[in-house]
Amino acid sequence: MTIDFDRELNPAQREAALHMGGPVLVIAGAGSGKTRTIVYRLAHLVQTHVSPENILLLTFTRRASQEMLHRAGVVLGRPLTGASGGTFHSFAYSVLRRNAVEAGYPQGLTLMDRSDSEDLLGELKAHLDLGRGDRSYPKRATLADIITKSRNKELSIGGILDREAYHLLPYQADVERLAEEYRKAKRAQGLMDYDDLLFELERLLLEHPEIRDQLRRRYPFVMVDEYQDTNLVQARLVRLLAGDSGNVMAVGDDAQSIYAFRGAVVANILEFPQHFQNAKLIRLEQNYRSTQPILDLTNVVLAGAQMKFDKHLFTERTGGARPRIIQTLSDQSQAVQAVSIITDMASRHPLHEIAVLFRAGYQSYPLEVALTRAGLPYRKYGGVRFHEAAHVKDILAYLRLAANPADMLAWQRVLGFLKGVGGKTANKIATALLAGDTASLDKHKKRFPDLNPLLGELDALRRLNHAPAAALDRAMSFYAPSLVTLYPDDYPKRQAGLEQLSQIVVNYKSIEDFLADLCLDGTQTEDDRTENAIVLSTVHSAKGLEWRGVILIDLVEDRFPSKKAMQRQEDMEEERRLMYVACTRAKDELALIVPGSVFNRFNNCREPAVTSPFVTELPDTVADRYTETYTGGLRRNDEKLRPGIMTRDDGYLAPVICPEPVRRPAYEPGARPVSAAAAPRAQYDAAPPPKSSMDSAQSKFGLCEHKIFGQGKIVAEIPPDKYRVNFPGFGLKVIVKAYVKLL
DNA sequence: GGAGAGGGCGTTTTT
DNA sequence: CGCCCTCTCC
Repeated sequence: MTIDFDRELNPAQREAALHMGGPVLVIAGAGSGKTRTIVYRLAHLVQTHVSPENILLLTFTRRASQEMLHRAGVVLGRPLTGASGGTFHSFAYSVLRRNAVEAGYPQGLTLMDRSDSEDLLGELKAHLDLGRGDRSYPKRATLADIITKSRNKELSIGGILDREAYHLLPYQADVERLAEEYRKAKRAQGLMDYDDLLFELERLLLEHPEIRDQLRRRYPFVMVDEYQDTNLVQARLVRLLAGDSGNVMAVGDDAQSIYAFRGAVVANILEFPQHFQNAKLIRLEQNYRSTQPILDLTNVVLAGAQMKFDKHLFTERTGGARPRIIQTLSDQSQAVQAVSIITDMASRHPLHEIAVLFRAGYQSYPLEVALTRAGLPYRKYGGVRFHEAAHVKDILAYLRLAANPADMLAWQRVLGFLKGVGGKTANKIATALLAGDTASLDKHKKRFPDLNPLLGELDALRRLNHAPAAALDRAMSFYAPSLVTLYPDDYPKRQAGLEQLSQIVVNYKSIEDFLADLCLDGTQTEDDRTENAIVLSTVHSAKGLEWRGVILIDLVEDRFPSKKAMQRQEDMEEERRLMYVACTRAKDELALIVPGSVFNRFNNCREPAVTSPFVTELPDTVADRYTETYTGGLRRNDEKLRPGIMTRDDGYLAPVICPEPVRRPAYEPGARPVSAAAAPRAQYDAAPPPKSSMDSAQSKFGLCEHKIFGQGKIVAEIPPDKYRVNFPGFGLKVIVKAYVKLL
């Protein structure tokens, strides 16, 4: 089958797709046919007699690479088999496993997911007797966070604490110690976390040039998607793999970099030309996804960024409605309004072409209730992962012990099912077992009659190492009684979930690979029944996807942008790019919902919410604004009457400190986004100056009164003109001094 | 050292 | 509210 590249691709896409050798960087704006370009390049390579075996396609999710390889097969008219595709992590795993001896893991290796890391750190913390009696001691999740950040950003623990958690600086020595113990424990137990995969692969390639060269010969064609989200070690891996020929195609969009928290450095994409000499640069700038009104809005979002994005996206889809901004009374009514917007959109698009996006997983809960009530099917991406559910981890612990007897985390879990056995005893039993201390093991067996049968069962599982389906089946039967005892409320549902596992396992030849894939494949198991369903997704999980109708919810301060990001300028920048990614997912329709109040679990009450700066700054020229009425309807805001979507008359300010408050000039639709220097960012906290002067010394730590929040206690002064005040029922607020009366 | 009861406290994002 | 940590009693 001949492929008509001239017809199928525009000139820039074609240049990328037909590129044969040498380094090339493809800057692909949102919706510019990036996937299509990669797909056609794959097809072109194979058509010009490059063996699929010689192609390595590294992507951000496994789903993305599968889809690209599949589509390339469709273009070619025959399946493209033999090409290697996957994430950096899954590629690293397969290389390390193939070279386990050289990598220093002759006994094999077990992958840890995030909760395993936290469990291990919790263990170590308890074992080292750290943090007892100290309520503010960093929790295991925090410890895991700091350690993985330190590795991904390749900064010291102190550096991370200094930058993003200075309140934990007193614990620096402890965290360093825990990080070291964590490293040793993993090593001793044949465990690897996500970060280890990348660093161990790098080490392997550096220490064994023959393996590196073998990989280079195997993969003369390397392609890396989402290059803006690679971190330092990933970029070094690309260089190690590319070798002197530097035959790499990197594809990405600096404006869509949203993984800095995971160590992604935009510098990788910006410095690609320095790392690979004579790199060709190709820009894809025509947007094929969105209508012009949607692009107008996304261009405003991007124009507000401090960093200069030299982009000029254009589209030929000139028609279409302007995006809507809808102010609802609360997050509860937001869910109801979202459902009615969905119902309306559903008259124009199939359900699976409609998505609701949000900043964090929990934000969809009220909507999920509303959708269920309305009888609308939905599918959620980016929530609790299938393999992290407790019952799944339970059953997998048996299999982990079949593959790796040194895995103490698995021992803890499995032995913990025995009545009267907790963490300490589990440790003792496992240690005795591994040390071959039959005497003390016999004592344990006497004390816990269920121990011996359990060990017998585990032995049986070990013999099934290369029959994972049979092993899983056995483990399930053995575990079934515990399932009922452990989860009396919902064990039938969990049992059904476990059934899905047995459908997955049939694709594997060894327990080890089965376990690794569950860890590496973030996707939940597919639920076929809800194929035509509305998609609910975090913005991060929505990366690379598109829908005809997109609804963004919870566009208020502390939610989107997230509370944690509002302290620092560069985090706010990433939130902005996230907002950009979210809005650019929409093809035909975009609705932004701003709840006027949100439920605060902490106080168990609803509190007023401030509209997200990303919405406040949008001029009326790019969106139509609506307000929810008390009777539940929507009223189009009249230009003259519109008081601004959320007035700041109460003086309530978000804790954002803007270095140089400058007003941005009015935006003209269609204008080319300009650099930050020319267009200063919108001022978030544009409040009138204090109207009266007050003696701050006297007011410190006293009581004050605010006309909305009532009486509160001043806990800090924020120079030059604000207080941090704790209002009962509302929590901590930053308030301009002029708006509170001292008591 | 385990099991169960009571209290503080805080929600990003993912391989 | 729910998780996690601590305390108490066995």
